[in-house]
Amino acid sequence: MISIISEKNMLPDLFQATPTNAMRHLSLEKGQHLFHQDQKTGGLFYVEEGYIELRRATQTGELLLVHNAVKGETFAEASLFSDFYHCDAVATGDSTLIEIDRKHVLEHLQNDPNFAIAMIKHLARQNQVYRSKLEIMAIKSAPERVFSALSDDMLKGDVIALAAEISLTHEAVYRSLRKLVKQGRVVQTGRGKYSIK
Amino acid sequence: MISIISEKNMLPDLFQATPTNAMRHLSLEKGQHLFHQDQKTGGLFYVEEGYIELRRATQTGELLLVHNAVKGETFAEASLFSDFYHCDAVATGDSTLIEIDRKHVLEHLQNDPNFAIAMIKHLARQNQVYRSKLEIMAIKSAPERVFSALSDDMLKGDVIALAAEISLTHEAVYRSLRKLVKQGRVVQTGRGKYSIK
DNA sequence: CGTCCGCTTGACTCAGATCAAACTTGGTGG
DNA sequence: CCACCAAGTTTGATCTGAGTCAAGCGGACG
Repeated sequence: MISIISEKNMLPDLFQATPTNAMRHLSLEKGQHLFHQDQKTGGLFYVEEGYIELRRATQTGELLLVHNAVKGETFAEASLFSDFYHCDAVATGDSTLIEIDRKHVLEHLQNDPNFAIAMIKHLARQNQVYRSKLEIMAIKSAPERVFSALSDDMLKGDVIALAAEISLTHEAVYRSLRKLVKQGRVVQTGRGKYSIK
Repeated sequence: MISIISEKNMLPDLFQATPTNAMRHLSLEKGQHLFHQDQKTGGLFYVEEGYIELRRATQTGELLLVHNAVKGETFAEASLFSDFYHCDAVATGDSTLIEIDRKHVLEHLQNDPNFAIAMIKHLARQNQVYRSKLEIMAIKSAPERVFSALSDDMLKGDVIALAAEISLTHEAVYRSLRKLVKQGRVVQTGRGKYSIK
């Protein structure tokens, strides 16, 4: 794989201007907890590298996966409005994060409308993406699901990564792609590379 | 089913104080368009009643379902930051909506930090819900998916409605429920009523 | 040059969709 | 008040398509 541009710090625009004293770099090894349910909230997080699973305990104590945050994502935004985390956060791989201080963010939101608006924009876009993904996940037929995912430009990396994202096996995805190509709705532009018509 | 409290206007808190001249009531019959892709943006919407499908045209002209907004939801928040809608919106059933004026919202966001913060809270919660639903949709086993949905308190109405929401047939959901009851992880509290342990 | 990993395809299995039907409940109208 | 109807709830039988297991291929990289 060719490393494209300087990966750098891809913290979303809206946090670029955050003063250093309101941010904290964190490294977690696989298995380490970032925070626990009912622990006092400290901030929201940006995933530089790795995977953080958010899990909530049900009444009966079973653990329920609430979210799996991956590289490039922010999470725990809702914790801004809560004094305690409502789920556990655990690194499922070695991870590096940036924590952005809760109090700082809340004050900044109060004092700088443009920051607030940037955050709204950020969240509204996230929302769109999630809604879109949900509709894709609601499609039962593997080929149609794959087609929709392609139309949504979700094949950026491996086919295997795509398969994981749309919750199909990679075999099912390959077969779907072959079928779509045969139908003429998709063209193969290279080994493991496909695009819509 | 007992009609609980006065249903009234359940517009989310954050829009309760919106002046009347910045809101507009709309009625759409099944099949009518609310807006078209590339049309100038007018505002965001709240669904009082009915269903609004958001559809985006792919390069090849196929229509892609982007979202299906239902009673009680707001949608097109992202259109605040865009001069043109990026998808079509069509009523798939007789619907009534409230449109909230875009310019008004943008100004209000600039002038009232608490309004902006309320909106961030609203969107952050939405986000949580979507992330949660995505994880539920990623579960392949029907019984486990149903169990997670129950744990997430998604069985508020019919079993049929739940089935639609988690993208299973109602038969599969009934069978899953039976299995979960037999396993002792779920108890049946009435006809079509179930709860966790 | 060999190993690793992603890609690709085949054979088989099984879980969930589909089709079908009985039953329960609530509401409606004669 | 009762017959009837509509909609949700259950359960059974069958079918199909995605999962699973297995194996060969091709490129990248040391």
